[in-house]
Amino acid sequence: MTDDATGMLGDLVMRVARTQRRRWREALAPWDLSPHQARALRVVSERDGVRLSDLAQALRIAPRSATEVADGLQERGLVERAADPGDRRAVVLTPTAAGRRVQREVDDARAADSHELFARLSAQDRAELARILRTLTD
Amino acid sequence: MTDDATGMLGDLVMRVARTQRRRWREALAPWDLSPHQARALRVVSERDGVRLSDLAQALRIAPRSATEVADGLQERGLVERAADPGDRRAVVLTPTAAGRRVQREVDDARAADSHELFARLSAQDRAELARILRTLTD
DNA sequence: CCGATGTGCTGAGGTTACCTCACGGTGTGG
DNA sequence: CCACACCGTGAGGTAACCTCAGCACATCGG
Repeated sequence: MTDDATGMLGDLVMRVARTQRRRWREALAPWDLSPHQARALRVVSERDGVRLSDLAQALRIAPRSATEVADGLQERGLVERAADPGDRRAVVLTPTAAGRRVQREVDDARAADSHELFARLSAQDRAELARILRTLTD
Repeated sequence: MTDDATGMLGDLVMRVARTQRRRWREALAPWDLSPHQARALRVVSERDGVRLSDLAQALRIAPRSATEVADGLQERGLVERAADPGDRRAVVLTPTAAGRRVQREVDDARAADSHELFARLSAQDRAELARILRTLTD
């Protein structure tokens, strides 16, 4: 049937992903942010003002847990809570100046790290890899 | 510099990996095994008799945590603890008959799932993907 | 305008999966 | 034979999730 050893592919993908996660985590260490916190900071910076419930959805965690992620970022002075003027039940998170700066730095570090990881591939292989992976995630 | 959008590659890999992890978790649900437990069962079945410290190393967790993984598998009747005849400090884990059976079933389910995921790729693309990923994990 | 019902966030408290530390039983080199 | 290293595990801690209850606010039918 599968003399092409399809099963290996799953392992290979997971292995590369694990390597990347580890490197990413190391690159993230200087800022002492958990993966979720970094992702949340990214979302908050991108959309510039996010309701807590939307953050929960973006992070695929329960609303209650989004509160804790927000707590962490707020303690570090990276985001601010404010009442949504349109709905006073809601809380919107906005990045502080420090938050924006950190987000930019983390993004740069991540890009540099990713670049370094994939640098061992030829430009052609990178294009091939992107094409193939894209057909898996349509 | 990177007009090939190298940064996208990292995201794509993570996305495929996440899809796979989710599917895998779903496929694993009927047996109610955590990812670590499934991996541990695999290691124990493959090497047929593993010391707890070796299991910890294989799973990249602290020895104390390997004890807990082993507890879980033992409660489910999938592995047995026995004193290592060669070193009475050590405990070796061996799969029970049920453990072997479950391991085979899980492995089959995983293979089927992986096959299904990568079926949308041509045989040539699968080979290309494997080749490219391998150069990333030398 | 007002009550019934629904929604957004968070305090309280639980679970899970990891960790470190200390200890008793066991091997081992000088 | 003894100091020392090493194995697994009890005790206890932490981080990141969860559910449930409650308060503040919104919305909608009458």
